[in-house]
Amino acid sequence: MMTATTRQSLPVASRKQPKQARSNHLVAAVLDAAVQVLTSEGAQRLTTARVAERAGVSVGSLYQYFPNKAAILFRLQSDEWRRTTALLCGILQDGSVPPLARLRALVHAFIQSECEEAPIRGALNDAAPLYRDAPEAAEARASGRHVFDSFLQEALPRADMGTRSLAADLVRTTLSQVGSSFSETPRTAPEIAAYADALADMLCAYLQGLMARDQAAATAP
Amino acid sequence: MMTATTRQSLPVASRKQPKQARSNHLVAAVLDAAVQVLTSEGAQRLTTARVAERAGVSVGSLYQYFPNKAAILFRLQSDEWRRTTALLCGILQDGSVPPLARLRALVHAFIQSECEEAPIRGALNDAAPLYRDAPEAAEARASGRHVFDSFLQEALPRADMGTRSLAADLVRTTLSQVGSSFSETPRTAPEIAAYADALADMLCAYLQGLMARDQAAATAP
Amino acid sequence: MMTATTRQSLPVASRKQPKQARSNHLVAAVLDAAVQVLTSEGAQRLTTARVAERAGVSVGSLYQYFPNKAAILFRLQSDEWRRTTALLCGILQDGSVPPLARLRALVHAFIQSECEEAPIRGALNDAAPLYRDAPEAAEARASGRHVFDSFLQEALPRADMGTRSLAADLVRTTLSQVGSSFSETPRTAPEIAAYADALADMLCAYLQGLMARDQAAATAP
Amino acid sequence: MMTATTRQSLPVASRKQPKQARSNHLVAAVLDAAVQVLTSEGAQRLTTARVAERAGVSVGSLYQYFPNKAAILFRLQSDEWRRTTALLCGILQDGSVPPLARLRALVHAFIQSECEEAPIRGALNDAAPLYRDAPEAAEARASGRHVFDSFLQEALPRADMGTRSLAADLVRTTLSQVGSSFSETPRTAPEIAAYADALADMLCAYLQGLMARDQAAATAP
DNA sequence: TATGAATGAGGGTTCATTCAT
DNA sequence: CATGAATGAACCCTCATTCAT
Repeated sequence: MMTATTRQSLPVASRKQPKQARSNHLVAAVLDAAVQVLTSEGAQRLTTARVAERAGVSVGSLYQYFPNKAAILFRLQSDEWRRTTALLCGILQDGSVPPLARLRALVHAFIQSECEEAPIRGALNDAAPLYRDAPEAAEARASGRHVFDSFLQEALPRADMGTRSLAADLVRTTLSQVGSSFSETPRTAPEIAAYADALADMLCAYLQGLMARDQAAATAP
Repeated sequence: MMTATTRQSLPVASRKQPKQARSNHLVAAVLDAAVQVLTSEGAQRLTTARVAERAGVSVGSLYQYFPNKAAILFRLQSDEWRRTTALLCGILQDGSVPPLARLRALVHAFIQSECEEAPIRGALNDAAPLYRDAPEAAEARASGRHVFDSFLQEALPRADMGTRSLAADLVRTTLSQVGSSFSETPRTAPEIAAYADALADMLCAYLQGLMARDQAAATAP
Repeated sequence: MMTATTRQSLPVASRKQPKQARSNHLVAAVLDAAVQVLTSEGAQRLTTARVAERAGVSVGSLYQYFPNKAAILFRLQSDEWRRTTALLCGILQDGSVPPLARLRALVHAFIQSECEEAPIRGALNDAAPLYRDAPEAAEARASGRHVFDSFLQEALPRADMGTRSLAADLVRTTLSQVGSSFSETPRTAPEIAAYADALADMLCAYLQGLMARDQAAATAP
Repeated sequence: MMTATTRQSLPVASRKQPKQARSNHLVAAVLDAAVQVLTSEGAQRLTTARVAERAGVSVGSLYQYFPNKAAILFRLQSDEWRRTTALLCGILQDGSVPPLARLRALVHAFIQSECEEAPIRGALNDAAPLYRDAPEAAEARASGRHVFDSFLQEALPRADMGTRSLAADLVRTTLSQVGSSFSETPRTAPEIAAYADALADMLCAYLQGLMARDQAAATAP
């Protein structure tokens, strides 16, 4: 989002490559502490001091591995994105399953995963303004897009690029946004299953329509 | 969202009913100024001092009609919700148009309206943590839900309440979240039309499926 | 001085026009406190918190009248410059006294004044890197230059501009730098008188030489 | 300068005599790095970490040869003083040249040298508060004074010590301060020559006057 | 009722120095 | 000896809110 005119994007890259076990441990402790603070106190109360304290580390040490507060949050979000992308790839690229079945499976897995990580995701969302405009964020988002593009290329082999990428965008956005919104409220397992089914119904109905048209385009001259 | 355990919900109700013309004008000026600050400087830089200054009003006066900063933002969001609800009602309750056509029209109108108000919506979203947990917010959301429930009651007269309200929730959430996400990037008119069409395709395909099943339930004993 | 490449010049202008007695008093209290901190603790230990405390004022109040720490220091230096310029004008522009006598009188008055204000001037000097590059500082320095230019224009009416402005620069720089350096050590009245006399001897000897040549240029064709 | 009452003078002496080639190299590398940081980033951004990194050395090693940051700066200044003293001696003690000519030559050489080293001198000046009050600094300054005293003893053989040392002080201070001030701005070669000439004119005119009086004192009973 | 000066806790970040490895 | 991770006090500055006028 780029609503405001003056949005400075902070450098968010790691300050140093943690080579040693000690360093890795510290980074992990900080990230873990950040998650704890985020979930227990909310994004507004996430301060570097609080994170450092919770991590049992001095502020100075924190700043040796993260150039600023945004970097911590970005790293959290980044890891999240990595996990999600792995999920997408694992399911969407499985050629042994028909496309619609893959999509349905993905919806279930995704919604499930969203609900599991709901607390941290919600808090991270609240903190989004702090890391959103970091240049690294764009790359991460692009990779998610790519997986969907490939999937739709397979499902709609004859569609032109515009149609296909719009569909990819819509499916991806819907899954991600609706999943995120749904997981904001605590849910029981049956609720999750029912909602995922409904969402899958919707996405599949849409995709089915597109595939039918794709087929028609093939047989018609 | 209710992720954090210690989230004090601020009292967000107006401090007094502005009965006099002067007061109304002051409230309007403050809200207008808040929108300006939000769009021009972003949520992070929205301070009561800045809003008061832009409104040509003293901080003290501001605090006479808004108990705290969150109240200003909540009021903004509230107005936004009111406008959206009006849009929903106007389109969804028009009995002279078939349900699917109504839904398609709504999607177009909604996406259009989201894009028009994108800057302020984005900034308001960033500020959501500040007002989200106010008790009044729940009511506002409920009324939006009601409109969709009624609409689906009409489209799926025979469905049981669980199915229907799940569908209502999904359609409403999808429309709102996807629309919001889409409008985060500046869009041209053709882009908007194309995206709205695709989204409408998706929602209609879903609803059509449900309606078909509803019909089937009717004819089958 | 512009040795370093990355020197950001801070905005140093007053945050608001102090219209009321209260405000003026606060500004004065802050400036006074700054002088106290500067002389008693040195430039390194001048912090906004310390100044505010010494002024019996909250940090917030301090920042209502000074945009940043540099502004306080700049204001102090500015006032100093104003006083010095007044001294220069008062003596150098007195047409009823011969130029050389004026110069000698100025040297005495200036050295005297430097020694009186030695502690604060020294500390301000240490803090110079903080305010030096403010745009307003250049103007202040220019006005001092102007007074000397005028004086030398009167003393050397026939000299070309290059010669004259070089001489003006040299006399001004010498007076200012040597005076400043001399006052860094505590001095007794006789020491001051003797040193001022010597410095006046030097400047007058130089100026006399230039005037003699100026005269010669007049009589020779 | 001794303005502030509570100025703790840091111990600035080298922590150990670097006897080995390795140590000497390390010290040199640190000093060189300090100069680089000073000129490229300014006194404010000179940190031990930055210096160590630029020197390709660990902070720990740095602290093995310099007891604190001030010591590095002091050493830099010390070397500077040593170079200047050598310059002074080389020119001022050359008995084969008449005093006034020596003085004029010195002025040119000094101003030239100041301008060449302007960046580092400026930055060192900014950092002066950090090392100025070190006890060793006084000694260094004393030696500079001595050279001028000797020179004036030769030029004014009959003057009493008070007069002579005052004159020595004035000439030395003027040269040093005016040179330093002049070099703060980047200068072209002709500018340097012209300014040095003018300054030499001034100092020579002064000295000439004193010498004349010295002569008169000799012939008069 | 309106004002806006005053408050001060709290936030992000830096850096000289130490010390376990 | 060398390393560089760790420390934490200190710094500058912001801002929601109050209250005397």
